[in-house]
Amino acid sequence: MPKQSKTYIKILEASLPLFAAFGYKGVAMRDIANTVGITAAALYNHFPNKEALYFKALEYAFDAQVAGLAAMLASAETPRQRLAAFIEFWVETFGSDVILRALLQREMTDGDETRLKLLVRHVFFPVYEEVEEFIHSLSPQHDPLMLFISMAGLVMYHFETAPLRKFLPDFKPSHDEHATVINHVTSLLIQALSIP
Amino acid sequence: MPKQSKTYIKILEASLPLFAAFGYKGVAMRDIANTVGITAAALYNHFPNKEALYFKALEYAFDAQVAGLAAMLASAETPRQRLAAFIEFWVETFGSDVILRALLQREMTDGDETRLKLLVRHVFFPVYEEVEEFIHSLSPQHDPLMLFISMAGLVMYHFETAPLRKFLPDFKPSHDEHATVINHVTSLLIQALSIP
DNA sequence: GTCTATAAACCGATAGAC
DNA sequence: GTCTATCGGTTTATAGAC
Repeated sequence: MPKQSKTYIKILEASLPLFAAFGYKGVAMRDIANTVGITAAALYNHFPNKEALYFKALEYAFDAQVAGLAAMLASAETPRQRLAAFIEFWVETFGSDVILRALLQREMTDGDETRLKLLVRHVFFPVYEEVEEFIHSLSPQHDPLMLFISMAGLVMYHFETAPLRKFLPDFKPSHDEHATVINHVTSLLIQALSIP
Repeated sequence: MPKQSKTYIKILEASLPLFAAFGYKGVAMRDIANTVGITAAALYNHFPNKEALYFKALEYAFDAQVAGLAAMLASAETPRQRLAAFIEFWVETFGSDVILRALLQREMTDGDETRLKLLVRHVFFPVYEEVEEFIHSLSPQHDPLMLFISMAGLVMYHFETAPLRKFLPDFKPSHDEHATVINHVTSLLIQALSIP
């Protein structure tokens, strides 16, 4: 059971779109094997069982997904620019990667403790750590964690409701564009937090 | 295949907590049957197959869940009171019913067109219809649908992140209380929309 | 309407040859 | 490290007696 062979990575990368689209129980080991181009039995030379494969795939997907944030925040000078940079980062990161977003959503509804901790360690904590000080500085009167969740939800819910929004009145195709979300959320927060 | 017998309803009500907790593929017909107190074969006298059972269960769960909103909005006099009433309704409706919330979340990640339309028809559209005018009146400069999604996400993400929030710094148990969410979100929106 | 029995398909995982 | 073959278990769904 090697840890970093070529096929090992190929298996992870092949399984991620499947798990994102159909969920853990919705994907058979045969499906992953077929996508890679091997048989299901061969998978067990790389992973002891399905659950371990899934966990390693999640780890692989969530890893180093937050790399750009620190630089983006550092290059911003005013509080308003830092806020805009943060929102833009959040929208671009999760808006452009449907697989990452689907996995995130599935894990959040599933509620497995071990995998939730993975989610926190790889996604939420690194981001929160980066913006905590900044959040507190621009709005000391708000609870920092609650404000962080509010900012995240403000962005994420536009993506989560994207598949059903088109059935609602007043829908416009521009609602799906990143720039629209960024502008809407940023202007809302600038007002809400009275940022000069 | 009768449509409204006693056991028909019992089956729906027994299946909902299971589907909410384990998802469609995570629940076997045997599981539902055992909870009701019959055998799996007997289920097929009430539903043609598993998928139909699931759809009828969803319909049953989402039905008439929005009844109280109109009255709450009508009893509020000032815009600020109406906003508070709306947020309170949203928090109480989805905060007190874990099953409804889980089903909603699962359907939003799953993305099946037919069931998404059910979600819109039973939940999002009735609520949006009720608040659309009110939203537009208190903030004409914002896109009404985007603002609606923002308000919904502002509330819902506090629930969606509840299972993982406790692993983040600055967490306090009070973050899980309805009153905390209501106050936080309402005050944020009052500022954001410059409501007198 | 519910039961027992069972069909038919699918699933995760293993054994053993190469 | 991958293959073929297969085991044991579970699943949806049906047939037929009561």
